[in-house]
Amino acid sequence: MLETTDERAGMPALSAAQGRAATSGGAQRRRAGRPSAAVLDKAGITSAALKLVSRKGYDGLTMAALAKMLDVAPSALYNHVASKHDVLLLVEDHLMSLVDVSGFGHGSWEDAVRTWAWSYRDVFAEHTPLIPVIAVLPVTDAPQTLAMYETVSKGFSDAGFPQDRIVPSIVALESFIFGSAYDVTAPEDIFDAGSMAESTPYFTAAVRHSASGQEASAGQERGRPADTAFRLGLEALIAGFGAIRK
Amino acid sequence: MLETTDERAGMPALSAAQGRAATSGGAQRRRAGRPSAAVLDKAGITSAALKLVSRKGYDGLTMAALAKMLDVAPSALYNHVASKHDVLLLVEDHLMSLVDVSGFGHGSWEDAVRTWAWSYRDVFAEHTPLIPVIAVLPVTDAPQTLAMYETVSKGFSDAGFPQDRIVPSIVALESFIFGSAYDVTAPEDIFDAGSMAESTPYFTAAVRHSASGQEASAGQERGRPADTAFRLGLEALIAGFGAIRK
DNA sequence: ACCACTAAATGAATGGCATTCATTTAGTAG
DNA sequence: CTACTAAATGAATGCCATTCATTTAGTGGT
Repeated sequence: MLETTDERAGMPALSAAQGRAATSGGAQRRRAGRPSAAVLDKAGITSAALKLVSRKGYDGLTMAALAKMLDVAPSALYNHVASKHDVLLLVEDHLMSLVDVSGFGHGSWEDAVRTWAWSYRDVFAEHTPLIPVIAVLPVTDAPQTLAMYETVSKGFSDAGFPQDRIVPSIVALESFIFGSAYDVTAPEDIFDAGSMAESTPYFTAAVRHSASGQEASAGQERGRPADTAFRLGLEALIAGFGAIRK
Repeated sequence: MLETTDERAGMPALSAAQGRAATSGGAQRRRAGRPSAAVLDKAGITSAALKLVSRKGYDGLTMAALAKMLDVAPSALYNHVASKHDVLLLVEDHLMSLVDVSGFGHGSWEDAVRTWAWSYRDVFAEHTPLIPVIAVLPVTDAPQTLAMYETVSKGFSDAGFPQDRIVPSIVALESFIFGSAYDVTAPEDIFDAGSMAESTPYFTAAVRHSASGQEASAGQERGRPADTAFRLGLEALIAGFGAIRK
């Protein structure tokens, strides 16, 4: 996933051997003014942000921390992105390229949707803080995202979907996927009613039975409660939408 | 929805006539030390937060702004809530009481789910910043939320759902609802591919056709694109889950 | 009636955050 | 050679949640 082991997180190859910086871990203090070779670019910022997130989570993704990882002053970042939101967009678009759309074109529409939806959910379950960003993101600014939509749209079209149902169907699936990504991160005991359990008998019983329903799949591949709910909803959507095709 | 017109946002009735504060809009500076009658309580904080959000949005919901609206110092809030996150939980639980579960108990399960799901989505479409909070919230701390789950669980149980399918079905529906709530807030032109349109022919065509599909419902009640996608997904889930019942 | 304790307010920090701006230096187009 | 622009530094700025010492008021026990 991340290929570089360079401390400075995947930058243009040149800068490592530069006059000052990074002679041996020590960050020799670059003097002010434009450096001979550019230190930053969007790709480098993106990969540093990704590395930072995987190490420290989204709370750790601050402009200051990002700058430190790239060995620049925080203000230098603003020569390449307009805001922190911009950084999140870069990360988001990169993640979209990790979503598996390979099923479209081989095999059935149903299987292609399954592959796509599960991988989409899995990717963003690790990046839930991006969901509010994506869900409202104009695709114009996000080439990878656009590429994904193109592949999926073609898949739906080839499967015989009426043209005017393609976008609403994809949107509905995506909505379900985003919501389900959150669900993956929920604590195990999220449905523990605690002291109120006696006043909620139906709910408490349902929670208890869902736990026993889970036991069958203990230690299985997609066996967590969040997986069970996702599978259930996804199959219902696939069945429902499949019926739309002519 | 909000009943009070008092500037100080729905507090215990007493304090308005108190010695110092609020003689005429002017906030006379309360002196330090514990006041004779308590100024703050959770209900008051909740309703002030709600009012603030409806006036200024979630960006405007800061501890300082909340304190100002309640005419106290920011630090006073921490005698009643442990953190800002706590305030969000108070708001969230209040909103849950606005979700319409009245359909469960009268009429068909399908109609009850429709009423519930649409109102649930509508409520949180206005409060999307709470979604990351809710989705991961242990129900223990949220009595209204728990009450909603109890009613819905009973509805599913009475409709003949197998006990071990109730929770996963509700979770799947909720996931779809949360994702769809974001969708409501998306900009109209979210799918405008802009300059890349030529390289994404299938997607561009699908977007164009979905727009014409919309024209039929122009000016209708639930006629926005987000409504179309929501209806499509919801009906698929209802149909799929309905088949589970014995 | 007194005393210790707790509850609830103020007001003054604290530290972290994104962002801006003046300044410096280095390439680049005419 | 000379503007101009690009890309870095470093020093603010202002906002934010949160903490802490302090003050005052009620409360339960003797």
